[in-house]
Amino acid sequence: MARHWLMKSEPDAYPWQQLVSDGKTHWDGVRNYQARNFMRDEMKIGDLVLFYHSNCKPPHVAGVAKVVAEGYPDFTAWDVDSKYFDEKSSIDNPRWVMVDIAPVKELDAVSLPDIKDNPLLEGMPLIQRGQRLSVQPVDYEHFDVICEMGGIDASEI
DNA sequence: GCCAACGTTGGC
DNA sequence: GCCAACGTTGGC
Repeated sequence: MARHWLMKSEPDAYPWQQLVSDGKTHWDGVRNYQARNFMRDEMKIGDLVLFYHSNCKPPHVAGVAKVVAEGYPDFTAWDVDSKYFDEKSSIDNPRWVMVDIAPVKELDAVSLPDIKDNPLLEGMPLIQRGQRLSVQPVDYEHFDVICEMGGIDASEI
């Protein structure tokens, strides 16, 4: 069985509905090594992803997506006009990585307070103090619980 | 807007 | 290799 993940996006930057209308997107702009390593080394085609909206009220999981292309160089790092430009990343030696994801199923918003209140989700990295990783693994059990809270049965995905 | 937590940078 | 300064994340 594939691994499961959670990826954060600010609704102002790239909301779930944008992913739905785009059909798929490249997950650019990750500039954290730990998050990059997950994308580069561990995310596989077909892995399911909880699409999380951060920096909004309330923060929430908005839907389930899946990986449709495995790690490849984040070309925005080479674009001097991009806010993600990084002069230390070269075409010969790319520093940053992205994956492509596509929407699978929308959820009824599962809010951060509800996630924190659910004892079944105890220990989830998302709710650990100081957790800031924008790409993080999710246990199967936690994934299933989030789906159920969002009104869908994970086994039907 | 505040600020705690964390990551990165760069001088030494 | 240490650590102070600084920048970013992201909940509140």
